[in-house]
Amino acid sequence: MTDLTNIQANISHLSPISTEEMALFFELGLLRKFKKNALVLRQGEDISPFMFIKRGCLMTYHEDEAGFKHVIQFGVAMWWTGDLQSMQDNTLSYYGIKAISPTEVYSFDQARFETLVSAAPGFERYFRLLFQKSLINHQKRIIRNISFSAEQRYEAFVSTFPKLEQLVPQKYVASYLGITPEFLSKMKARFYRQKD
Amino acid sequence: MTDLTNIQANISHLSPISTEEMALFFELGLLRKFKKNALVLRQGEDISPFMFIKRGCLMTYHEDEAGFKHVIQFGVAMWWTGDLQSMQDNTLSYYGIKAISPTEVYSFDQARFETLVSAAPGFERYFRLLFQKSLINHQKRIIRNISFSAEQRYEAFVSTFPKLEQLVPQKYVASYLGITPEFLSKMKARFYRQKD
DNA sequence: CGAAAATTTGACATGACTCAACTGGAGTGG
DNA sequence: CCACTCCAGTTGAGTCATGTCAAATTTTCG
Repeated sequence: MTDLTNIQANISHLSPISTEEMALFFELGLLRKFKKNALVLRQGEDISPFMFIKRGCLMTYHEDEAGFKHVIQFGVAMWWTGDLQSMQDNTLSYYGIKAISPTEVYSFDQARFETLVSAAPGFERYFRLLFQKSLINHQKRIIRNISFSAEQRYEAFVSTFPKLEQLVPQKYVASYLGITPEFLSKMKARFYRQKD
Repeated sequence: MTDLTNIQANISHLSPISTEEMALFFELGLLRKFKKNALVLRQGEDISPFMFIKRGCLMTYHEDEAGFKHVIQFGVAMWWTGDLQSMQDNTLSYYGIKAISPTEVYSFDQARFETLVSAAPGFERYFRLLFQKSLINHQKRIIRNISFSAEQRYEAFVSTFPKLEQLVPQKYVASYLGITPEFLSKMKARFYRQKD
């Protein structure tokens, strides 16, 4: 039970959510569980949910024609992930999503998401504010990408998500930062050598 | 008058807006005009509006400690610009905004924006969808930043915003792409040399 | 334990940056 | 209408950050 009240508290932090609205959330959200390394969503799939992470860690990536995977997001507990575009328009998913650790999510497909926001004004406002906040973070990330060196980006990443550093394989961190795994490895070696 | 119905049509494209809601928009939105090269918002200012561009072109940038300006967005007619974070929390603006050409905007400070979204559910939904769409575009831009070469990013920019190429000084385009003006100049020279 | 994947390390290649010199318009004042 | 300045843009030489490829090592996991 504390899990659920945690979630309500977390969501209400952005926009007050009534008990009825919260009940609707749990009624519409499909609870799904994934093992470590499970594929949550295959890129190119025709149905693409938007998911609230109850527990665990998910990674969202896009695989280009050359077969390279580019990580665009790590999602942890109390965050949302999914392919928004595909969820909204029912187009084939542009991203793939993979479980980095054992994960549970509440999953909303387009119809259920639409029901949630139209039946519960608190959620409509919540998502407006959530996307607004997320947009701000994306803008900051773009600024880091265009103005920081790889080393500065790495430091920013570590200080923003200290725990992910342990959890996530380095090659995905490298991809998230926009550098090669080899270069990340060299950077870290240099970094720790300096500390002695 | 056609101007106004144009705006209503454009906004209603995302979320149906009633005539009363639209009237509220024009009542709350302060019409402001800027000359070419005018400073619309000074970075560090304590009041930071969110603006709907009626006509013209604005550029949003962040200036770092070393004095370098990093362009994060060009805004054209029917788009929104502003420092969302600063508008929402009333913190000092992180961005500066400058008019690239003569521009008119409808400007909403935090109180007026809040009034608009709480009094007009159509606008609450509109902004949820607007931010959702914008988020999608920002994610795509991040992918381009981490996976494309400078040349590929330039090509993507030109094909996405063909008109801006003419309008905006090159050095700002370079900053938007995350490269130096010199390098952009060399890239273009190479590009056009190949075409002959 | 053994195979496959992730990480590290090294030699070399290159895309993009720096700095400085040069060119060419766009304004401005005489 | 010219002369002057002042940016924006161009070009070139040299440098540095980061990438590529391949081999060695470590970790993961069946």
